[in-house]
Amino acid sequence: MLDIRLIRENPDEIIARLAAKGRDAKEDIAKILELDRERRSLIQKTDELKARQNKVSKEIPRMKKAGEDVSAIVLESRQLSDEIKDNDNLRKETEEKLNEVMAGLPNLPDPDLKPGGKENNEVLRMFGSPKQFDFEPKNHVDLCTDLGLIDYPRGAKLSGSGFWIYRGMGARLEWALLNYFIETHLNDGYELVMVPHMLGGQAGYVSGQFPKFKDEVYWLKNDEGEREHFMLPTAETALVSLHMDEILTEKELPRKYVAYTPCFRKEAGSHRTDERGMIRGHQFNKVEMVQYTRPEDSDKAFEELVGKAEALVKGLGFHFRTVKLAAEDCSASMARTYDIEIHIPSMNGYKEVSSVSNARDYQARRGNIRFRREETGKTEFVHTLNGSGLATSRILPAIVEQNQQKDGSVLVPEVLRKYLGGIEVLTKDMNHI
RNA sequence: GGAGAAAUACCCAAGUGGUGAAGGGGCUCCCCUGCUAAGGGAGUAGGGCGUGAAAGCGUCGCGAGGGUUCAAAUCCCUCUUUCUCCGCCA
Repeated sequence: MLDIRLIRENPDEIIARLAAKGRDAKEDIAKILELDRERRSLIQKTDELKARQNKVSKEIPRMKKAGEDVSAIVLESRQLSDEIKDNDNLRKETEEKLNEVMAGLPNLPDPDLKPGGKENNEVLRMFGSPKQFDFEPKNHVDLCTDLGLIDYPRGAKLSGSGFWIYRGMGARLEWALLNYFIETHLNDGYELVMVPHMLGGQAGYVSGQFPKFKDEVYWLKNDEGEREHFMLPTAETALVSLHMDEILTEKELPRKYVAYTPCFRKEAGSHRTDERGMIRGHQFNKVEMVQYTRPEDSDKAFEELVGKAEALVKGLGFHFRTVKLAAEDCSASMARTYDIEIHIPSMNGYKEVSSVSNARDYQARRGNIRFRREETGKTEFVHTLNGSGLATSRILPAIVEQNQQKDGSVLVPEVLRKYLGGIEVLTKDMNHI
């Protein structure tokens, strides 16, 4: 949600900045300005009526006590009451319309972003270089199947396409990754939270996934009149709504959270032939970092989150790159986003394993998340940031592909060994599925 | 899942239709006192919204949303959450 005052004061600037995100907002802004005027004039009128009504209301008991005739004043009060009700309904209607248009506007991209889409993304940093093999490397689907790490056929049997099963050493490797990530975050002072995997609709609104992306999540079919639930598409949805409708103290900022959850996504129509295996599924594992900060601290926090995501990938010994997304490639809620992309040899390309974003006050406005500034005693909206740290289901294919050896075995990255009872190499004879 | 009770400020809590939502604790300030404790006094209902340069003024506000009424913390309905008992259960 954008600040209505900003729109009121600089409508042209807002239109220009949203244009960088590929959004022509001229009509919406015009509509907002009109509804906003209408709303304020209705409020003014209604408040005057209410003031009059309050005055009259106080007269009645006084007159009654004095034994005066109250029929005339009661009649006036009744008329005022009707008029107020009509005005209030009109105001409510106007506010709903206004909110609908406002909620549909994406966040403003930071001014330093290049306008346009993916083609304007900018590689900021590269670490390492693509692995060279002196043998014909296998792809991760074959490796995972041959080593018995992942059971694709039975995943499909249980739940259909887009689902798989981690088995034996595969499950332990995935678990080791989660442990490595979480332990690192704990050392960095983040609070570990375990959140519900089913969320009520409001949470999706705060993070900005709704109303636009309502079709991309799984909704549970509840009985008539029951609260609606959806399966969370990322822990961000839960973590960003954690402090909905709260006023935090300035002292307790920044808040730093980390959560592991499976993530559930429909991914309708987004299947590509090169995204085999676990590159894109309906359920994948991810550790998510979220920070709530004062406005002036969010740039620093953003760099911290990017640095943390990079450090995790570096710790695994991988070649990767950090990409600054162009305005249009950032999601609707975000002012800026950097992606960490890891090299997957069989795809001859890079796949996102982390996406770090600064929403500034966009989500905080939607969720009414504020803090009280000590100096002024006033409340302000916080800034929210989030970043994957990391998506394990994209890391595991990279591990097996980048660390494969000529004999088909896979080296376990050093940092993970302590979570795997010291095992250094994954070989065929460890698992039979 | 069934039955019952409750929700008022930072905390406890009074308030069953009528002008400003009691009181206490805590907190802040002041006084008294070598210091501390104790004591005395004052302040302390949030957060929006509208208007205004600001001070201010107006409005909303007693879990949420509706309704009845000239008037609702108070009466009625729906919902949410919490507690107690029963059932079920990892």
